[in-house]
Amino acid sequence: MAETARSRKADLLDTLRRRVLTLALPPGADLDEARLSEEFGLSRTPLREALRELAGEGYADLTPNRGARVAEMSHTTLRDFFLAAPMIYGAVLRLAATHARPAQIAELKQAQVTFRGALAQGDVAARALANNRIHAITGDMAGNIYLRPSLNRLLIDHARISMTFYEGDAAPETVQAADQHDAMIAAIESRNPEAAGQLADDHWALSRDRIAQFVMPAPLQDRLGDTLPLVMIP
Amino acid sequence: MAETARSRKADLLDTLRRRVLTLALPPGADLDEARLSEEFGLSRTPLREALRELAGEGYADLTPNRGARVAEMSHTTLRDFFLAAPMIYGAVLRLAATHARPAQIAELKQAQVTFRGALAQGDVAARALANNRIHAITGDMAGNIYLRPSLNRLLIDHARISMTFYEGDAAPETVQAADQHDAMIAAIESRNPEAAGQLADDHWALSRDRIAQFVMPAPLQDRLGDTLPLVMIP
DNA sequence: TGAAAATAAATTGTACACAAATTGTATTAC
DNA sequence: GTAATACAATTTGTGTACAATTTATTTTCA
Repeated sequence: MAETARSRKADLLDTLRRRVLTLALPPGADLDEARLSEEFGLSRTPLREALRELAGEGYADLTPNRGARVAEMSHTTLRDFFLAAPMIYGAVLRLAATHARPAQIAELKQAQVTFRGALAQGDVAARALANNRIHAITGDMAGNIYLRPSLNRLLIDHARISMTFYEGDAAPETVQAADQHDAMIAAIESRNPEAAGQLADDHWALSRDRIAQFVMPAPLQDRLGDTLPLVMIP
Repeated sequence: MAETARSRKADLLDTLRRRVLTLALPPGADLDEARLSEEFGLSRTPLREALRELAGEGYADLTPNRGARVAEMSHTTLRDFFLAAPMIYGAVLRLAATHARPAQIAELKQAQVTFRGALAQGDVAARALANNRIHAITGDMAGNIYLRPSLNRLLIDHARISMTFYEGDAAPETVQAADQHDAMIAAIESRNPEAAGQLADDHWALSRDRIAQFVMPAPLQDRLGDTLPLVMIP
């Protein structure tokens, strides 16, 4: 298997996307051209092209004369996210239930198997990537080119938010999310747009409430150092 | 004023965007690296980077080993467009009415002056570009990074659809669209999200109905070659 | 000592040359 | 005459060298 420059470029794109989604490359991380070109065995010319493609997909931000950085997440990110996600995702799921093709439904079921596998193994990154894939497939099903760009941005930050707030636990809510996936797949397969749309709303309400508990914990009643676990918000 | 390579690159990006929006470069048009690099006095390296940026913004499509083309518009484009536009645009306008800053409102009014100017002069391309700018400013006002990518795609095809179907006439509907712009600006300035959202729906309903008349004309009752003018749909 | 200016190092941007792949044309076989 | 193959021309992709810009360091002067 000849390791052509072309395959190394594809590998670079895949790898960087995965690193961004799993926070191996955190928001704001510098994407140094020299380092990356050495790591992936590419000259800077194709590397710079790859960085521009990633920027176009929303994974990175470019600043003229100042290189590329992993797309930032600000203090308004969560608010913007939960404002847009139910709307975009509701529309996508309704359309998915209308237009899904059998081959796509099979892909979706396979991705859900992978998702539950990651869940069982407690592999947070694998879970986030599988979840990302599930939602991306529903985006394919919907088949509306105007919804796709925003959906893709939402999926990037959905993965990153998951990595931040759901770190390492297999709480009841996480299992509940997997059950919601199954319900979504069922709604799509039975061509029920209304049910699919409603499930999208439920899905985001669950996610939002769970994250709200992290962002706005109950104030500490006792002195620090007593018994309550302290949750760090990056 | 030194004409640096950097300024030529910026010029290239601006010019190509404008050509795509005004159909000077029609959907599917080949974006030849050699031709463009000669026309804009750039080597192929920065040119190829620019093409990737344009692809990321939705103006072009890249196919490996087969170069760049202007983003296509298929027979499903109109349907997808009018399905997504009211939703995205309604959300954007509601948010714009909530978050608009005075400086942005001033920009918006200025853009609307330009729009009416183009309307009066019968300059179709200038009208499409001014309309594009008006809607882009409302996108700025909304300030939600997750809605922006889809809005931008919609704006690209909004301009191209306008150029296709509204070619050269100053019909009553066009003036009505300008009046709707004024109403939108008023709703934003008075911080009335409900009114702004409603206006978005009206705006798209008007546009949709007008285009529907072109796409689905009344069938010809008489033999061809009689008196009815024939409308070409590209 | 501290701020400003000058200089050096590092990083980003562009140009050109060559390699790889695709497309078009001519040649050959049947 | 047609289909398949071989070859040539065009186009796309990558590597390297150099230019321009930014950032860090040193030097100078009050």
